[in-house]
Amino acid sequence: MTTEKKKMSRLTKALLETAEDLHAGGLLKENTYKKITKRHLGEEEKPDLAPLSGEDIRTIREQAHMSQSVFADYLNVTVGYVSKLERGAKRPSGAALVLLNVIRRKGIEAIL
Amino acid sequence: MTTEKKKMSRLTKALLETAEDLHAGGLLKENTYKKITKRHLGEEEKPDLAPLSGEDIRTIREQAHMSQSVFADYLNVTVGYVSKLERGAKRPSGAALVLLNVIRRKGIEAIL
DNA sequence: ACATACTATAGTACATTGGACCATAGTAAT
DNA sequence: ATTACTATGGTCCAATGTACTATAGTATGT
Repeated sequence: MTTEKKKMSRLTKALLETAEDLHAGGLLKENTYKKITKRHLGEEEKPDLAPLSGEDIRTIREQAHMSQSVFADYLNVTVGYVSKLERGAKRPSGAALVLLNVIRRKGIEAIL
Repeated sequence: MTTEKKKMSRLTKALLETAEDLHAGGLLKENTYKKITKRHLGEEEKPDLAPLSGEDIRTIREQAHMSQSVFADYLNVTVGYVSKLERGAKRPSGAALVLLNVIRRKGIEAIL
C-alpha cells in the first residue's frame, strides 16, 4: 500500500461542497436539493481515473483474495473477460474502469 | 427510504466469513490470506443484481442530484448514453449494472 | 429583453467491448 | 486416480457505448 494521499479530486470536493451549500439555509427543503450541474462545478476536469494495466487489475483482484471466477461474478462479467483483462488482451472501458478504480481505492467491500 | 433490510446476500456473507476464517489462527500470515475460490463459497448463487429499468436509473441519478452530464462523467460514460439508458433505448451491461446498483444501495459517495 | 450557455432528448453510423464458445494445461480436493 | 476447479488461449459476433449532429427548453448574465 502506498501512502494514498486522500485522492479526492477538486471536482469531488466541489461536488460535495456544492451539495452542502445548496442544502444549507432553510431555503431548500430537506428533500429538494437543487440539481448539481456543470454550471455549479465550473470548468473542473472530470474525475480522474487511473488507466489500469493488466497487472494493476490482477493486483486489485489479488488484494481482494479472490479467484478470477469469483471476482468476475462480483463484477458481473465473465471469467474469460477477467482473464483477458489481466493479460492485457482487452482493456476495461467506461463503468468497468470506474468500478475497478473504486475497488482499488476503497477495497472490495465498497461494492458489496 | 424504504426499510432496506440489510440486503447482504448469502454469497457476500459467506465471502466475508471465509475471509475471516482463513485469517483466523496464526496459520496464515497477516498478508497472505488464502485465495477465495468457488470451492470455498460452495454452490451459492451469484451476487444478486437488480435489472434496473430506465426509470430506475433516472431515479438513481436524481437521488444523486446530478444532471445527466455530471452523472455521466462520474460513470465515465457519455451524456448521450445516460440519456439512452434513462429512456430505455439501451440497457446497462456487466460492470455498469454493478456500479449503478452500488450507487443505488450506498449512494453516490460510495464511488467518490 | 436579448444573448449566451447549459440540459435533455433524439437519431444515425460506427468502433469496441465484452460474451459465447471452444480447447488446453495445471492445481487442489476426495 | 478421478473429479472439479483455476487460468490461459483462441475465434466469432452481438451488443454496448461513442461520436456526431440537431432540436427545444431552461437558466444565467448583461
